[in-house]
Amino acid sequence: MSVQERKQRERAERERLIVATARELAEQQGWDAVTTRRLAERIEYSQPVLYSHFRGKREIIGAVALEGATEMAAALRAATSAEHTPRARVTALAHAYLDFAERNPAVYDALFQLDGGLTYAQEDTPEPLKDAFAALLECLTDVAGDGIHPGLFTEVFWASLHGLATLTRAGRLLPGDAGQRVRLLVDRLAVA
Amino acid sequence: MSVQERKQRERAERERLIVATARELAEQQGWDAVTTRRLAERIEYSQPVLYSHFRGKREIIGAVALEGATEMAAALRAATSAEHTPRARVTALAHAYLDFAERNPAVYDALFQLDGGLTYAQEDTPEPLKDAFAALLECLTDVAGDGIHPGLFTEVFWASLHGLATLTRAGRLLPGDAGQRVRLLVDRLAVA
DNA sequence: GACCCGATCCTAGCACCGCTAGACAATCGA
DNA sequence: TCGATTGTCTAGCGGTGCTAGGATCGGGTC
Repeated sequence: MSVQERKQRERAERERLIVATARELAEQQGWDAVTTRRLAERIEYSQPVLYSHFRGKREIIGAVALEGATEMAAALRAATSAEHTPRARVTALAHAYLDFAERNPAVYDALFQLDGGLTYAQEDTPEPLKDAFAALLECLTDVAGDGIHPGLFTEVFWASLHGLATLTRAGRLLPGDAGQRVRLLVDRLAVA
Repeated sequence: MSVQERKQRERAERERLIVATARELAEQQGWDAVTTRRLAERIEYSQPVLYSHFRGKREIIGAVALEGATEMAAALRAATSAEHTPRARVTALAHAYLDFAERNPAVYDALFQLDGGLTYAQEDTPEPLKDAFAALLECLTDVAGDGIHPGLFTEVFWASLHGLATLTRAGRLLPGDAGQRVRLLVDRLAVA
């Protein structure tokens, strides 16, 4: 059975290579540049090999999104754990979120802008996505305020961050005042 | 000169037809379905005719966006003008904004998600875009709060609405609690 | 060691995309 | 009436995501 195991291992390794390469290419040149031909060339296999791992380009985007969700959750938790007051934690969370979006635009797009074939806010939502939302929830529950459902508050806060992230990156908002916008948002939304 | 005038008129008319058809097709079947071939077929001209009006598909998207911006500004002003307190105006504004996004998803995408080749937040930003932002600003200035720049406040409020609109439509938020989310947002962000 | 057979991979091609060159027809001014 | 200009179309380029079908390789069996 050792041969089969080796093959399985190699196959899994190649799958990771595909996802990593797609992500790298997307970060370098944008998702438009991630074509099945280019991707196949970079991993040094022919196009159809991609389709033996994923149903199509959409699923590859989805795989990058899941990888990104795990990283984002970790980044958010790391940023908030260093702070000692609820208010400071929320500020750190907001900055960490926007930083992640700015530093990993392609991953952020895969998560929240593109169609990766993933389901959100459902029971069958993949675990990494649920966990990323949980990372937000953990921090934001403390400042939701009395009588406000933490989930609802988290959704609103998250939507605001998402709006800032996407509008800034799309050139709809000038990046200069980002700090002021975060401060205003946290000041108003978070209950002390 | 009458002949030339007639031709100019017909040409302008055809341009309107292109934009209207693109918009209609996008609303019916999504922007992916708006291909130059299909668009040409619908207006009953050949493909190259499109390129005598617009540089390319991107400019067509931009034209739809500008048309949409004008409509959105009008819709926001209409909604807010019926209310008599600042707080009620802001609530009406938020609902009108999200309604517009929900009822005209393709136009909303052209405005804020897709690349229509337009510049935002600059001096050479097209007038309709500036005016749409102005419509938000007019209403939100009253609730920005002391010492807060109305423009900054408007950006943050707008980003929050944009986040809610896009995440909801992309399936990232369930549409059920939309009303509660708006109330929470207005309650916290708007200073009475 | 030779053979079979299944898994694996690639070549070639499909229909479609945005966009454009060049041929052709219609129309205008002289 | 004729030449020039304008307008439109046909045909085609290089690209896209995706797939059918043949070649090749390697493990398991005799």
